[in-house]
Amino acid sequence: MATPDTRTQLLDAAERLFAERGFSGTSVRAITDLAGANLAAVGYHFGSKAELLTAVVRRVIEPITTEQLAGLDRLLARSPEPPVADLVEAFAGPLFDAMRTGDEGGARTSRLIVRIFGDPSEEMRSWTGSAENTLRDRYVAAFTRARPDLTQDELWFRIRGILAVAAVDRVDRHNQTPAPTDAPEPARRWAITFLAAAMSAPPSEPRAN
Amino acid sequence: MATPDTRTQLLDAAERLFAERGFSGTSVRAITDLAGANLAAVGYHFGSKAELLTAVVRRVIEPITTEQLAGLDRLLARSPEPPVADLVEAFAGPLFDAMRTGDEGGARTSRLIVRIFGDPSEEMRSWTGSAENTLRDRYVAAFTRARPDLTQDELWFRIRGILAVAAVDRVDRHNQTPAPTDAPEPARRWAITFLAAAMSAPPSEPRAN
DNA sequence: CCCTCATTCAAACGTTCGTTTTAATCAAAC
DNA sequence: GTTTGATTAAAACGAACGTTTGAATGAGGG
Repeated sequence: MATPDTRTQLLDAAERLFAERGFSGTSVRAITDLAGANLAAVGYHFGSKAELLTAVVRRVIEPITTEQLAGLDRLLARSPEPPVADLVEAFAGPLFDAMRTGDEGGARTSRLIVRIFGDPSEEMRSWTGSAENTLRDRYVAAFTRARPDLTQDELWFRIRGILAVAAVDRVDRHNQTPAPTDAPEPARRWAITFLAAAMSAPPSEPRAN
Repeated sequence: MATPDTRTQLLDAAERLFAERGFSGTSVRAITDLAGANLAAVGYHFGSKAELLTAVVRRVIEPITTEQLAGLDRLLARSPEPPVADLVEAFAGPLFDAMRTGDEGGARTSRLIVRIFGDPSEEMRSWTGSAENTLRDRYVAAFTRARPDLTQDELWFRIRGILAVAAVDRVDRHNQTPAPTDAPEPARRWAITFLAAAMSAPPSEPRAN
């Protein structure tokens, strides 16, 4: 195998360490050590530690967003009003697919996503591009058409619930379940079932004027 | 109002900053500044920054755990096999009640809980006591009786889903919904509806031998 | 009044942090 | 063979970090 360039190895090492220890819990020296690179390499290739974080997050998020949009396009090409279960699968599925690619069965990617979406700090929010906004708007519109009986606020709550369940997925793994090897990815199916039922629940709002 | 003692003010300041910036993102100096205390006060009252974190987490988690156990006791006193919706409410309700007490409508407590449950680092896991284990075991047992058709793994996944939805609750607030003042706490009702439906979903496992 | 003891204070400890600088390296272009 | 331009290497920068120290403080009991 050809040795990957320093830039890529820095991204890999940073992605791993940011997921495990967080942004401020990871030193540039720990990253360059794990990457087998010189300390100054981060400054040279990315400018600063914060810009390295942006590059890492972008590399993780972008393929997920792309797949979420493609899935929605596929659904809308078939029907103007896709059922909620299909919308759930198109939205949550790519999150699980992305998590499966990681080394420890995606636990690391999952943890990184939790940090990305849960951290209010400016550094963690600098990556958001227009693609994420249009993604969000389009799914909200699709879900609104599928569930016109729900208040906008309650619909919002449920969509955030999808993201919560998808992201937390494997984070709590450190207590049980010894064998994730034989089963390919049951969590994805469990999540779709769980979330489709949740999204199909009748409104809990007393009225929705 | 009487000035609270230094120890309490340190706990308050640390709780707030840990929630906003994380453990390693918060300096002892930032805590003591916000608390209006001297730098050495942390070492004097708690021994170290890590032990201060443990005290903060315990103060947040303990009343929640207590209320969750009390709610389960109330249910079991009425019926040996409570329905899933009641179990969901007894488990998730106290999480929302705890979140409502905070200054910004519980967003801070919510964020802290996300960090507590999502962080794999040793420091963040040092607090877990026996109460949390018995809590978990008892709810798993109750849910197992309520849903004997589910695999133990899928049931586990769903219970973690409850925690995910309850914790993430208000984390994503930074984009929309200007008015959380007039509505007291609709999120709690939304979450119960959402999660009760999710927990009542038929099994997605092909078989459950 | 003085002693006691818990608490607070200013100051300094050595370490680690992110970043910058300057020189060394090296393949490709001429 | 030399020059060029991009990359890597070693070293140092000041700042901020968690922690420790030893003296000041001040209320309560003798």
